[in-house]
Amino acid sequence: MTKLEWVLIKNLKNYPEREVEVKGWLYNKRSSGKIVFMIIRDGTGLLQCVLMKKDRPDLFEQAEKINQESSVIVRGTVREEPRSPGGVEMQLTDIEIVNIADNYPISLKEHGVDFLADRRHLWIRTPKQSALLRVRSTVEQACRDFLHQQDFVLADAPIITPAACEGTTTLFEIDYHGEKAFLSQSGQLYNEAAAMALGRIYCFGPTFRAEKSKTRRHLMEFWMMEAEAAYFDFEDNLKLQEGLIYFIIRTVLDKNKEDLKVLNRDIEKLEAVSLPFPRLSYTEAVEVLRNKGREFEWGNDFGAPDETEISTNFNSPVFVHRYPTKIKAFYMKPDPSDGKVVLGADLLAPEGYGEIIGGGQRIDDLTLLESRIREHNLPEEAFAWYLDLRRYGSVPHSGFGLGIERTVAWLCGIEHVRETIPFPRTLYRLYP
RNA sequence: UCCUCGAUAGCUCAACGGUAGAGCAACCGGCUGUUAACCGGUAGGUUGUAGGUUCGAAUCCUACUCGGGGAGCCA
Repeated sequence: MTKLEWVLIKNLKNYPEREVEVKGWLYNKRSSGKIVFMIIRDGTGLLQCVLMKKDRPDLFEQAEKINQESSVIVRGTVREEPRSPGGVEMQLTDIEIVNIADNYPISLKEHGVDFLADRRHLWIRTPKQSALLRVRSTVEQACRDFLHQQDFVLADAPIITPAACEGTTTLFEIDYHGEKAFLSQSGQLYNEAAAMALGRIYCFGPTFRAEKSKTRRHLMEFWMMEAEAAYFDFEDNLKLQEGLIYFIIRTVLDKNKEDLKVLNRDIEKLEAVSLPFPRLSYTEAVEVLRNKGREFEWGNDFGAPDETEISTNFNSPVFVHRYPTKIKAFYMKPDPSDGKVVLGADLLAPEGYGEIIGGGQRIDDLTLLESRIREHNLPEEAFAWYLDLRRYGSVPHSGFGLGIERTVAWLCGIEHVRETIPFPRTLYRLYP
């Protein structure tokens, strides 16, 4: 017997009337005594296989034994079939059982989040979860492709850090051979050093926040793509950000059409996003809130409901820029035309998905940065190396951080960020 | 840390002070084009834990445990 070509399910439409091989797992089976339908998944899609008892009684008997999530290699002829989900169907000529599964815990019926979260290692096999993870993969790759096109260099930041970068948030503490250390909450300060070396750089990795946040927008461990560019001013920075987000959307629309369909995503909402993105100063955003009848004092930070209120006025993500100095990080550069605000901007996703980017221009003046570190009561020794960047050829520079999970949640139109990462770390849940 | 909701069969839920039940999954049987297939049958329970009220508690009360959603903080 000649060896058949191994074809991925997503490519089967290119093999009409050909006999090929598919390697995967049984997703579902329907049988009526004389005919059996086996739905096979291989990570790229679902394939319906059909077998008549009268054609191959031996194979039919074997098919009866195969249960949900058993691993199988199937061989047969591919043909177009409108009644089959996916449009193509395989007429079976051979079944090779790799492993018969034990009784599989996740049925095709509904389950609660608690049950599924405890079985995340199996939950990711379902069509919706697989679709989310494929979109995530596209988003991450699109980030890299876009930045490399713009001559950015990947410079990974450390995950173990000696001190709290920004001094504000709660960090996970670890024992570093007897010394106190922390899991990184941001690669930004290291990015600034790398940008002074390589010009335009980015890092891409996990970041950690130990705050007891328990909402659909928070994880204890999440992924950020943080870019930093020497000689980029505030305006250059915003242009880069909107270009990146737009590129990500177009790439996902191009590469993940089937996944977005599985996720039931309203694609028109994504297609409506256009350049340039709208911009609102913090002060204008406060006015928007007040005009909607909300009480809001200038100088306070926006809460999640405020962000939703602001972003629902637009089809595209919206930049909110020039926040009051005291509610932003110590390294933010003051606006030369208004000392009360800084050249920082957050990008708010539409449909209430909240902040997906935070960024801005950094302070490049040594004296000012020193006084800001003192004002924020930060340990000066820990920032000595950071101050060096202003001592040896300081230049204007800007950067930002993109939250991957929130971006994927928005693009896929799902409720909770925990489903956009293979193995989420949430408050009170460390397993699996 | 605070507010709020929840925990009953493997799963999703019902029973709301009076003998714990259904659908799905499992197991047995039937069915020639199924779409979370369908039809018949079998088996499956110390109602999260501890205490209290009551003739009687899954149901009412208290505490605890575990979890969901939200606030703050942030991406």
